[in-house]
Amino acid sequence: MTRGRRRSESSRRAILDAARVLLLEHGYERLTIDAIAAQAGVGKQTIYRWWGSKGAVVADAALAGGLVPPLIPLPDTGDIETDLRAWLRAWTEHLASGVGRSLILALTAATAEDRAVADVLYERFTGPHEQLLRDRLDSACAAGQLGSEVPVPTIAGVLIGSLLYRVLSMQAPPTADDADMVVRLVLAGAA
Amino acid sequence: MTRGRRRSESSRRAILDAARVLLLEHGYERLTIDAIAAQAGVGKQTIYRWWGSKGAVVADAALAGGLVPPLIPLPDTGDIETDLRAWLRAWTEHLASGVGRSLILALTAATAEDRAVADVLYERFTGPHEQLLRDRLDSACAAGQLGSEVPVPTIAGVLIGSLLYRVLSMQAPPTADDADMVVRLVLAGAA
Amino acid sequence: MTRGRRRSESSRRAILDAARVLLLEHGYERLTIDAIAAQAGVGKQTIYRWWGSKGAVVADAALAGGLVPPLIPLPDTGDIETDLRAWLRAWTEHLASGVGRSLILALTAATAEDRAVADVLYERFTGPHEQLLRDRLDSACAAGQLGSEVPVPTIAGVLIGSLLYRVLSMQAPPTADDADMVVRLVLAGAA
Amino acid sequence: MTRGRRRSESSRRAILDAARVLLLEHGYERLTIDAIAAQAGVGKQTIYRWWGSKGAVVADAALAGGLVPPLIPLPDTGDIETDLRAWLRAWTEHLASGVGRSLILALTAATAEDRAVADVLYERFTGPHEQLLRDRLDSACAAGQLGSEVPVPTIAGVLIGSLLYRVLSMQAPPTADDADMVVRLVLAGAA
DNA sequence: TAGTAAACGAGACGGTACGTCCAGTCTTGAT
DNA sequence: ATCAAGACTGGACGTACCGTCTCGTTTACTA
Repeated sequence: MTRGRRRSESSRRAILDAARVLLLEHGYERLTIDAIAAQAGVGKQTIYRWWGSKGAVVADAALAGGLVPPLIPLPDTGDIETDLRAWLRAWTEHLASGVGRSLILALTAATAEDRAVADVLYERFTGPHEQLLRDRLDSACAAGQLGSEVPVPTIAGVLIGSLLYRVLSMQAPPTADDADMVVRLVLAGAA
Repeated sequence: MTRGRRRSESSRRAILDAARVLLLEHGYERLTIDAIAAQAGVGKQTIYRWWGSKGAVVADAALAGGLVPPLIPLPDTGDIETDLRAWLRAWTEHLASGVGRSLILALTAATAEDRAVADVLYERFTGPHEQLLRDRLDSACAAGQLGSEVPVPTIAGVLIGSLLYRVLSMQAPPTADDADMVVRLVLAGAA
Repeated sequence: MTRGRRRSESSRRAILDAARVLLLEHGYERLTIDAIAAQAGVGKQTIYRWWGSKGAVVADAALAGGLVPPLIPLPDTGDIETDLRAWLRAWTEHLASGVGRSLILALTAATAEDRAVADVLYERFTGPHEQLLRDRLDSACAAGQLGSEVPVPTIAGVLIGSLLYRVLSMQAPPTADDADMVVRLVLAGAA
Repeated sequence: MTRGRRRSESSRRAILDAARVLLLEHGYERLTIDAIAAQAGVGKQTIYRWWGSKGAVVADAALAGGLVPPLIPLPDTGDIETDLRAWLRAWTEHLASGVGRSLILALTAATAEDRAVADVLYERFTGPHEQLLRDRLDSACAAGQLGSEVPVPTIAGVLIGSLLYRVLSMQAPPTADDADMVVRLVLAGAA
């Protein structure tokens, strides 16, 4: 028996859409709640009622607002090296685009600034990707493609970390060759 | 033949010290120029005269203000695995402390928010650490400990990236065991 | 032949009571519809359905909500001076209390800010008091206690105005002596 | 030895001018600090730095901003009735204009809402006018035109109060005839 | 040993965005 | 049809900082 008006789904969408557009247009640090509210045609209070901070809105825009691509798939062809290579190459491609880069920079800024946001993002964004990797690596172990004592979490962390570092160091976006080399390096000793 | 009063060294120190203290206390996003000036007992104009932006002050405070530890040394005992392990363990220890973690989070936020700061920090902070790794890896190649076609830049990036990801994912600070496993993984196929 | 639910008398009373309590507690400018609704245990819409503005609620609370004391009686002993003195003294007593003062200040603020409220309040609050005075003065004329050409409306206005000025000037609440002096002054030349 | 930039006289004038213009244009309750700041081309903080409330700005605009006419003079022709009549007529004329009415309503609202503002206004606006009256009445006593035991403060209060009541009751602005009648009434018994 | 020019502390300035409060409206399920 | 509940848009609030701009003071080189 819930009384009173229900949360407006259209406002929710408008806010997340506005956050997405403005984030890609101006970057995280120049994103303001005022601008999101204006762009979305919404009262500021409606934003604060449901999110409470800029980082939280951005995190939700990334997760539910269509900003993050659907989980980049990690195929299971039976050959772990091929599959990881495909996954990592897809990521490098995404990060080479302005959109992908802006997104990761924004999420990183939000993570580094706000512990609560960091937790949400790990739970719903980074974590699932990491889990995807781990699952595929586990299945490769089970299939005998990797030694059974291979440190699966470490491998997953290393693969993600190398991507992250390339984006944050800002020198040059990672390339397909980089991706291949990382995969080869990581799998070389894990046979 | 400079006329007029010289730049005050004591003000410069006071500003960098204040920035360091406030950065570790409150984090990058809550750091303000007003607070730095007040804490340093300095006029705001003196900050803007020499630095021009919050990010620039933070970068300088990190680099020249005693915030960043002296380059963590990478010994050359002749055994590359031992040396990398020592280096990575020293880093994990530093990151396990509140100060080290806060520092990396602050610098990461600054990097993700401001391209100019990112460049300064890469050039004078991240870059030198990366170079240190590359040099040691090169010497290991020359000494025949690693294959001559080993992708040195990739290895360096992977080592740093794995540290970064552990800090940013916020799940748990990296441990000595993690460090050892990363080193073993990365060197396993590079013999 | 009214269809549907009837207006709730208990809500009406609760709203007027809440307005009265909050008005005296915090003054007119800090009175909010939200607070009235909460205090009355009533939806805001119920207030807007029947009153339409804050001023209207206040006016009604003053008039029908038990905020304004029942018309201070103006006796007719046959001696106009005695009667006016009694009336004016009763008013000064009322205004010397915190409640009376707060009330007049609140109604004055409402009057000065909102023309519509001013009209309602004059018609149903100030006006009747003024009329009471005029009627008594007229009867005194008829009884030969005052000259027949005495400016009755002016006398009434002067009596009320002197009270009002004392309250608004905020220097000190009017006293019984003041009241007596005003009456003597006003009647002195009206014999 | 005052250090730092001095208060900007031009901003002060601009704020008071803006307050005056907007007050007369829209009335007290619709006057906003935001609008004053925008109209004056000034930061809001500059207003809050020096005034702290809407009422205080309005009070100052009235007193120092050219809103209130210079003290309406009370001549001393030797005939107290003539002089009071002139003074009161000048006031009724001023109050019959939209500007005068708006002003008094605004100052009354400010007085009724904020005790601190009320005190400032009494001290610097109402008080001086009252004092003017008292001084003239005292000199009339000294000259033998009024009885020596005449209640001067009461007369002054009654004169001002009658004006105030006419404005606030909002029925009709006071006329010259009203003014004459009040003077005659008040002086009738004070010979 | 003046004179002068730059840097200094202080702090007010025009602005932008903040996060909160309230007005007045709209929507919901219950009475 | 009205009610209590409560989310909605809109707009002003008063605060915090931004980066700039005076001030009068201090410092150190130059004439």
